[in-house]
Amino acid sequence: MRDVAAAAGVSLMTVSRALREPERLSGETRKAVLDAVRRIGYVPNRIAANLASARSSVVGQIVPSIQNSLYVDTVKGTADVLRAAGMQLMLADSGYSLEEEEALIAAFVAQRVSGLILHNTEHTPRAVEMIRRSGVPVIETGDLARRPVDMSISYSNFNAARAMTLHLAARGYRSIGCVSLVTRVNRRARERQRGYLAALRILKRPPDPRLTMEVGPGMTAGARAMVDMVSRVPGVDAIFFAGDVLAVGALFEAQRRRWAVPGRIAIAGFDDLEILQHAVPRVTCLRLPRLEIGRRSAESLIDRLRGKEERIRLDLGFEVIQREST
Amino acid sequence: MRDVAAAAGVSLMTVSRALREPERLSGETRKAVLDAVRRIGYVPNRIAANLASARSSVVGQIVPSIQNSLYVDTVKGTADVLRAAGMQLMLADSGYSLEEEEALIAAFVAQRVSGLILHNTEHTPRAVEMIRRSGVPVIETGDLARRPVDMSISYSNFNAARAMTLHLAARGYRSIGCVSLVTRVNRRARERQRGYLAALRILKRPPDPRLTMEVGPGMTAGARAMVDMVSRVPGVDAIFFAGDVLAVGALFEAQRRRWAVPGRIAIAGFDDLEILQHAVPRVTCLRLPRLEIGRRSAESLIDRLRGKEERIRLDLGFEVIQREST
DNA sequence: CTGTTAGCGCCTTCAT
DNA sequence: ATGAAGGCGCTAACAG
Repeated sequence: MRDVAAAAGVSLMTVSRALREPERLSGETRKAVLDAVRRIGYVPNRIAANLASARSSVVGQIVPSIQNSLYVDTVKGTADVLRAAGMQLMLADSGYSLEEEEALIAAFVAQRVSGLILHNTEHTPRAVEMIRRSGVPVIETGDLARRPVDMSISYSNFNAARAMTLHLAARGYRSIGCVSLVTRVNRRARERQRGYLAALRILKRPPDPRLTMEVGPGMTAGARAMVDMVSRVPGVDAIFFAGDVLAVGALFEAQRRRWAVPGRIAIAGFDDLEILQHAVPRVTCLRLPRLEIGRRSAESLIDRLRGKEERIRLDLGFEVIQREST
Repeated sequence: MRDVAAAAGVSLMTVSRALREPERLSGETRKAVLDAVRRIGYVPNRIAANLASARSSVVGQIVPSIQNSLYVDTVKGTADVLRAAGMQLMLADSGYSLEEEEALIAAFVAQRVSGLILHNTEHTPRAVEMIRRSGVPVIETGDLARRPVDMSISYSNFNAARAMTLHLAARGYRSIGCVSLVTRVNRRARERQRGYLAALRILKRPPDPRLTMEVGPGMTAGARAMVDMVSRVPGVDAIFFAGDVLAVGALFEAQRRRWAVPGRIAIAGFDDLEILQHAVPRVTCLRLPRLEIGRRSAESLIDRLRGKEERIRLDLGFEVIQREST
């Protein structure tokens, strides 16, 4: 920057202003400075800018898994909004571990990110403590947190699962199973299972433990869960796969075994993955506002940075998409 | 940090050392400082550290699309390695635009990232100029660049496409089509198409323009391409979908139309997406070392930061996976 | 093993 | 509308 100032024959301050608030300078000075910038190929040092101004243009986002296409949509939403605002995204995945999440939060706070977007709604006490102390605004996106650390922008996993179960019942299915991810370590899975059970209560159907399964992630797990459940409860006529790509795995397995879907067994999924609307048959599922969650999260953080004090708790809802598989 | 120093009764430097090179301090001092750190809940300011040391612990990565599951694997690889090294990842997508990529490179350079990982192997002249001037190490990962800006870690799109085409020919297919993404703006697509055509030359088969298609991304595009090609060239017996999820879309369309795969038409894909090995039939494709590319890229950057001068150009190869669809 | 001195590159504040 | 001084929080380089 010194070189630019020298080349343009002005002070450092003028260069700084030409870059940040060009309208405050006279036309000539501005032009002279910006020309010099271009000529020299000067790239400002944001690190120094951040240090001096005690602000940063970086937002940190932590998702459970970078590879999972579900989270990617939310990341895309935040990335788009941040880029438009000239800000950067720092991304990391916690591998579904709270301890890992804590370490990442520490790293992000050390980097002085100006905001955090966390998919998880559970955190270690130390993580919460760090967030509190640092004062960075935080948005939790994975579930509509009952009592968020700071802000929450999401949909309700509980409501969504309940709605899908009721939808299946309304279409005439008598014995509906639910396959979710392991609920012990995953609150979202837990909420979905609770939603399913809540629907059964509304329907006055007694829950059957053989119809409530928990499995690991992946297509193979979904396939196996379906086969297991059908063999143990031959009367089951619909299965709600409440997570991941379980429904896809189950559908392929059904094709392989030539089980008619939905004739022999109906299949419903959770997220509206692209495959689900192209598969044969097209798969009924929930549509969740993942991209929008990302966008709104970034926007809310930016609002906060600009001084808005509002602490948002936003339910962006969901939609049941009825297709051929149920 | 001042508070910590005061609380522990030592100088700032000692606190700094206790955090960065604890082994150089005496046991008691170290303990006293670290206790104070914990008690106060001190989180070091990396921004200041970076400014002072003229180093940063952040690597920037730019992919064409965050949502595309292909790129995500590479991102995952870098994220894992960086995290293990206590570094952070800044991620952005260029939306397949060179201008956007240039803007992002400028932003990353301004953030003083200590390394860049670019998927693209084409860049605007100004982008290249900026990289050169800033001196940040760069790795290009999308294709084995003939003359990389700095380093290149990838596989050869040309070789991979040629190998698959030859593989199909070896399995007895007489009339092999190739569907790729639009080659004009996408060098990787171009290289794949060139590979396909090179294979035809080796096979001494004259290229048929009706068998070389270019389409947009997405399953629908793949489905439509297959139908088009088959209707225009009824004799086509195999189609190589050289990109994106085109093969998946085509497979579903074949199921829908009850075209036997591979009986009526054989289908081969490019990347080994999880779906391809679960679909019915399982789909022949190429396996590319995407995760490994990400890992090695991060590792090479870290090596460079530690003073290694070597400029790597690494071909991580590929594999043809023969399955039921061909 | 620990402390002192200087400065990283920019922004804030105040002056002109 | 522009400039000068001071400092953001930390670390490099040296000294003790």
